[in-house]
Amino acid sequence: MAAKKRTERMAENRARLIAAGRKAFAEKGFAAASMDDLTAAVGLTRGALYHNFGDKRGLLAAVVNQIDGEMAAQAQKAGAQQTDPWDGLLAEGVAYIEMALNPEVQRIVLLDGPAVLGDPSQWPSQNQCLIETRNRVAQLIDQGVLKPVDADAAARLLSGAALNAALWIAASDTPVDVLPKALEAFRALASGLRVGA
Amino acid sequence: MAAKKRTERMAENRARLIAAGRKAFAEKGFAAASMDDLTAAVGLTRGALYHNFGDKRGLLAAVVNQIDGEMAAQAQKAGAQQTDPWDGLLAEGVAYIEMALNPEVQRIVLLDGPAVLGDPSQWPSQNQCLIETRNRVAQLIDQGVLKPVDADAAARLLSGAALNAALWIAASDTPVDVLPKALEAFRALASGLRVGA
DNA sequence: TGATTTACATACGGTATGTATGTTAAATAT
DNA sequence: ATATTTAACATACATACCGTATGTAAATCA
Repeated sequence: MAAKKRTERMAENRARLIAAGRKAFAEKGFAAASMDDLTAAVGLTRGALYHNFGDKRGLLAAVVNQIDGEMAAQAQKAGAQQTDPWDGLLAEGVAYIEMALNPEVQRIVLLDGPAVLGDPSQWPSQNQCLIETRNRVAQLIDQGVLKPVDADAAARLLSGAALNAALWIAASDTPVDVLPKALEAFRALASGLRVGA
Repeated sequence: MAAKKRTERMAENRARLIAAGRKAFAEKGFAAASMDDLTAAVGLTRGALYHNFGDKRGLLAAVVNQIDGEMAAQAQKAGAQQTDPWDGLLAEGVAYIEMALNPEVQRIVLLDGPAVLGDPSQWPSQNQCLIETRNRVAQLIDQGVLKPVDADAAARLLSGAALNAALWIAASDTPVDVLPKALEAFRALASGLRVGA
């Protein structure tokens, strides 16, 4: 299996760089993160980075993609635990809010991500969180639970509200205090999508 | 009136720098905007800039503050044109969405602003748009039009949804096409805040 | 085993920010 | 009115970082 040695090492280095990027971007922010420091931290140089990711933005895209995938999986899991489809959608939204309280998610995915990579809906790795909620919304519309609004629009507004709520909570002086308020407001807002509202 | 000459000139230069910053940040983005070019464009040097604003972020804060004020005024105007208070809130939200379609607003206030200055709720110039909607929401709650949710939370979620909708619209291939869909979804969402929903 | 690819390191150029120092015009005091 | 001081702004400098161009050694292939 000597054929694997080369690609294996490369995959390992890629993973290490992404992990290092994740840490550096989270701690210092994209702009202040030094690629020299970042690569040296895992025993490499910028040469490896530019070979693997093209440029600094390329590394951020890879990092964002990884976190985004984890978030989508977590949200799906939260939604799937509910038997009622409507509760599933709510659970997903709440899950997003809670995940977005993580400083790593905030800094990388919510703040630097959009600023550097542009709107999430056109990220190289089509934003998985948005796709996830969009599908769930579409399903609920088909089932007649939600008003027949545009699924993309509804998903975008829902996740926008959820993620902004998280930013607000995290910036607050007393996060524990405002979280329930945000959740209450989120549930109220979301209920506006239901039929007969 | 000689007493005014000094401060007058300074105020003029400040205004010119803010205008230049507004243009440069909108066209190139915060990171790519060169302070040398920016100041030279109005016949000054970086010396003037660092004296007036401290650093690059300081200039961005001033620019954001200016645009934010204009947006809040515009939103208030839109809301005041409605006689029904509920319609006023909706009109404000719609106004935000439409204003956020402006590339200058998008790049500076929605993308670079949060990434560089942090969450809007703690900007040096307390985000005037948020204050505006918060007050209107509180008023509607007092009048019994809205459910008694936390006014700050509701305002934050509403504006978050609106601004995200705008980002989504602008990134779309056919903005004219998706704008009505976004507005419809926004109205549906917002209706979730009304009593008896 | 020799040739070639390639993953990564090294070296370099260009540019930007922030600071420290200088300068000049206005404001104040005598 | 003149001298003195203040401060707004310019100039000069030090530092740091990104991206590229080139080099190298190890792994693959013939």
